[in-house]
Amino acid sequence: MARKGAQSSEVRAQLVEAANQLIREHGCHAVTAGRLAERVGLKRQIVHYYFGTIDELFVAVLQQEGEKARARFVQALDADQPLRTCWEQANNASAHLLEFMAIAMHSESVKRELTRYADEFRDIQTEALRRYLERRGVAPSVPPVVTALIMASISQAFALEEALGISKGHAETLDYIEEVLSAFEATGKSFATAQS
Amino acid sequence: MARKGAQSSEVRAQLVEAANQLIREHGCHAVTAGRLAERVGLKRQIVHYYFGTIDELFVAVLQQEGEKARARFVQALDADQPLRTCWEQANNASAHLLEFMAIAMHSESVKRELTRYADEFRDIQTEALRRYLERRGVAPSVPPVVTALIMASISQAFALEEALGISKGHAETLDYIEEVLSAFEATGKSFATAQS
DNA sequence: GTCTATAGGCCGATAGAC
DNA sequence: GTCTATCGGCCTATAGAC
Repeated sequence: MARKGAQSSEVRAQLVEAANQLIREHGCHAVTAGRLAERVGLKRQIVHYYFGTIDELFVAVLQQEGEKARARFVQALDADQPLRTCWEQANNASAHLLEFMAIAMHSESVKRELTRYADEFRDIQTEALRRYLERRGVAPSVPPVVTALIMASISQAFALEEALGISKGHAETLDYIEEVLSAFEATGKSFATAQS
Repeated sequence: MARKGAQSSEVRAQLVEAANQLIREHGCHAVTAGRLAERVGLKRQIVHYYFGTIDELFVAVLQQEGEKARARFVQALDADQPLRTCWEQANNASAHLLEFMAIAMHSESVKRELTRYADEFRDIQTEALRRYLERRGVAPSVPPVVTALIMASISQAFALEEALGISKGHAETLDYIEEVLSAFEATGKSFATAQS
């Protein structure tokens, strides 16, 4: 069913924010018309006025949060240490992102949006790495997109494990990553530029 | 509420298997007493006889699948190529594991079981890597647990992205990983043993 | 061990009044 | 835009017969 409420409505924005908080606090299964309406002080039918289905609401939340995260990331990349920005990328998003992945696994519309967002993020990160290496005068032996994917993978997996209370090997790995980043910043050499 | 049905019951095993399939096919939210009972050909009250709550059932599924995965992994590690076994580790589990992570984020009992399972897996992998390096006569410059965590992180993130249809940079990364693994198998050198 | 019966509740969604 | 009213459905869980 098509969305009827205006994109610019205040209530619509409140519903998106309420959904966002519910996901954070209790997971996607807690997002129901009744609870959403309770948080905005209206009756639950209001949800169906602005969003035909709950799935449409999930997409709206993902669009809003994705755009916020994108803006934050782009701004952070302009600072001194793009490598560290990439490494710390996932720390804010892990639990939240997990919920959307779980939704996406069984919702085509959420999957489409999440994929678009992930591809865009990877492009931004890859381009930032490429420019950083260029500025440092380092010729990468590995395509920057590979470095971007690997850094994002480790960062996200790490954040996810922390959120779940898995900690075995984390301290050692943090030390190692710190060592690699410092070494690259000092010498321009690392696993991403030279092997042996 | 305490479980009442015997651990060894045939129906109990069928319920666990039914839950397992439902999670695979439609996600954890699809696991309801009604659908479970339908699959084992009984009435839905039977679920509450064997499992006080749905959460207990999730824990039982996780225990069973975790044990299966552990056995498979240990056996695979005994084969010729433990490095490749570690790298391919996550390919079977990704979507399934994601569901349990999402449950764990809001269920203490599932979180406890998942953490236990993750730690055990990491220990097995770390020990396998340690023995492999020893056998190869290579002194690691990085603690094996760090290598284990990094390989698992990349492997899992990769499998997860594939399941979600995210593919940007995957081909290039597969080539790179293949190169690193081959290089190590041939020369005993890689990012895990020497940097520059 | 499995059933019937039933409780008490929340769900998404729609029709139509105002 | 927001409401009342309502549909039909699914849920977990319990009590007690067999």
